[in-house]
Amino acid sequence: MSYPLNIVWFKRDLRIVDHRPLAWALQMGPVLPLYIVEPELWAQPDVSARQWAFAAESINELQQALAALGQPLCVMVGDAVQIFSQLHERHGIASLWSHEETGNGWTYARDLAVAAWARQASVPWREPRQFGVIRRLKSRNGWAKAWDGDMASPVTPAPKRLTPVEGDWPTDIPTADELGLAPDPCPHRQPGGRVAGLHTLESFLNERGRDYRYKMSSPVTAFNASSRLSPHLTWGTLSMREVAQATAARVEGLQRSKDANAQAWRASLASFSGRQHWHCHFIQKLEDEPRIEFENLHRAYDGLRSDVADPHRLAAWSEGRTGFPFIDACMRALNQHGWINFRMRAMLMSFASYHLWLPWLDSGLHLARKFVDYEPGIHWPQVQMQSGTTGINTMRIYNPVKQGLDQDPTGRFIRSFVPELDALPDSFIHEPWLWPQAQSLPYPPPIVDNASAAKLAREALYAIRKGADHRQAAHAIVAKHASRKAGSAVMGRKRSAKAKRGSDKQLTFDF
DNA sequence: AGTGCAGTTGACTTT
DNA sequence: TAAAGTCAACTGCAC
Repeated sequence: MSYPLNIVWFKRDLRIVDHRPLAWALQMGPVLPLYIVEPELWAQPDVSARQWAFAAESINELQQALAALGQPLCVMVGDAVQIFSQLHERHGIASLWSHEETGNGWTYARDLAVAAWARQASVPWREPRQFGVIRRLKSRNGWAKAWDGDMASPVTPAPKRLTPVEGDWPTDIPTADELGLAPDPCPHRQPGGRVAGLHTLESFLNERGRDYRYKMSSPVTAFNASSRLSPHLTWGTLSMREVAQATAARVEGLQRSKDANAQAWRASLASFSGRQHWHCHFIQKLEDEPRIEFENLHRAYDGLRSDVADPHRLAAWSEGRTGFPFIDACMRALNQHGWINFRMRAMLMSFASYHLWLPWLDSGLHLARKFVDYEPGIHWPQVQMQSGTTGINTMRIYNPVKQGLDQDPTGRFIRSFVPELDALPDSFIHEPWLWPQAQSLPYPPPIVDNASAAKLAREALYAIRKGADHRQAAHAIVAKHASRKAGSAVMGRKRSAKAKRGSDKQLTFDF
């Protein structure tokens, strides 16, 4: 006869260090660590085989780490409620533990179903917080301080050993193929697993990160100079707390040095630390308002774009053949690496939403699938921001030619991803259509006219912005979501011209 | 050496 | 994380 189980349900927190559910569950008695592969989740339109590949590598490594402690990770395939319910019938579940998750609409609904099941089965389900994201947040006031406190709290050490749980627990991790995922080649994907994550953290903080601040904007330099920790934070092979504390420790070590290098390091790590706050700041938005995965944040923009994407434009954009070299190079880089720097993500989204006038849901889903680090809580607020549908941000219509000139002046990045332009002289690399012999290139003409497409978009957005009831709803959105860093003056107290500029900048940054 | 002027730069505003 | 437009200050240069 078996005994009641304390189950630690691993989700996107594939590690044993700084894992409070695991540590706390162990105080109850022997623990069964469990990962549930949910075929229905992996059939959703925002997930992909490249993400599963990263997750599977991480799950595999987690399994070995747990096995070394005495109880390997149990891997079950199916519906979470059904699996818990069966385990409960056969063994009895004494307690269920997992990290609080702000995922997509599907995982939100699943968590509600698990919570309902647990309640009726009288199984206590505890969900410690994993990020600085606060469930049932009442007000954004004091949010940043709470984040600082949470991230400064002690990192929970990995358990020393696990008591083996009697029984024959499945351990096989299905392949993408077995899960029915569409083929999704990503030759330069970052490897999953905590060991890779720790190496990435180490090399960023000690070798690659010095010029982070200056090099993160350009795809020429960002692949190396960015932290590249995003997939590890998404899948939880590293915890945000560990990253925040490792960054703080490195800054501490640089403190007394007057070396010019130390100065550059400090500036870059301060910038990096700011981005760690952002991560949770954005996830908090989706936590507070899950509908923004599906609907315009500001409803005055409903109906602005057709709900149905032009298939020709969507395909050209997502496959990197719009005829705009810098856009196409960035999209191809993303498709091959599963990652691109933040600014280029914004440009790609802006181009789809403004120049191509595609509905953000379709283009957003493509990007979601291509990001190995897809984090719904960051992604969808960003998608809406770059599409102009939040109602509280200034329009940011990126000029793909200007961005190319700014970020890739020599065309080196373009050439490495768009070999069709090999015969094109350097002076035309950003605007091949101006080259007299452009027709001889195996490369399409621009899919839209750059200037006129941007102008049309700007006018359409502006028409809505100055509509009668736009302002009131925008005010409510600011109250709910915007950062408080600029102070309470955001809500309308009189301010000096300087303070006003400052707070507006903060708002456009943070929506 | 001062003046006028085209072109440039930068801060700020508008879309 | 934008870009274009406006305006004033500034610069280089011809006379």
